[in-house]
Amino acid sequence: MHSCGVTNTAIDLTRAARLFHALSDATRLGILQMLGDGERCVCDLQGDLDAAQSRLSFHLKVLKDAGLVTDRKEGRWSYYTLVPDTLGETHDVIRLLGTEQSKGRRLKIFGRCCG
Amino acid sequence: MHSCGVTNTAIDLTRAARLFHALSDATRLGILQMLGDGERCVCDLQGDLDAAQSRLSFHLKVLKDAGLVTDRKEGRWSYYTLVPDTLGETHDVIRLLGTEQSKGRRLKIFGRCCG
DNA sequence: CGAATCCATCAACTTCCACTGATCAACGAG
DNA sequence: CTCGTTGATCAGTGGAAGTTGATGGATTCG
Repeated sequence: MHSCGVTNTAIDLTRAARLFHALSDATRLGILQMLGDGERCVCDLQGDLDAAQSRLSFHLKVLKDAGLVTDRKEGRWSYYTLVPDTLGETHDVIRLLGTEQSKGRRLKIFGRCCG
Repeated sequence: MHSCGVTNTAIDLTRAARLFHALSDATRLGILQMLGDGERCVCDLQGDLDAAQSRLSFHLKVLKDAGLVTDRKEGRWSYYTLVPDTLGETHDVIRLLGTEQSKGRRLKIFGRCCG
């Protein structure tokens, strides 16, 4: 399924890093928090987050590329929604990092592991 | 307690963003994963992650500044350890983001909220 | 149709990150 | 004391990321 040479149980650190990067901005976290209340159009977010339109559009794209939100067009509006699965995935990564779990699950991307 | 004007129950998005930034790099995630097995000195990490010394030192500092790891000196070695509480904090942020929880918990940093 | 609204995208600019190579301090061994 | 090792820090560099303002497409309304 996956294209990289990572074992099933290992965390895909590259993928995880991309997810965390999408979360590493207060504006984007603010967007996600608002979406926690349900679907929102960009103009709603604009008002509530007090952010310029192009700025918001930029951050929404980052979130969408990371798979954290999806959008839906209706008339001239774009409605954005959370993708719970991706948040769940992120959740899992942290849980795995925290516990003494990684024995025998080294990944390949760093070469020298699993030795 | 906190210096900012955020309510108790609200997520501190600025703080959260800083945490996620520290997690947004594959090398740093690799470090955390290794530390999941227990304390490590820098030279161990160097070998296992195949990273230059100054590069590793840089990333360890990022993790330390974020409160995700602590270090301890012994002789010429520096040993790094996970800080489970901080990982737990991160964990909580994601859980709060994912659920329909944020009602009435808007934060101040965006001005127009809580209105 | 023409005007207004919603939003994505673009160019230009600035700021921030990560990496490299070098230096330096601290410590231990011979 | 001298040398090798560990690891922090610094300066320089290239590239990525974020912001702003402007443009343009799509849609709706008068």
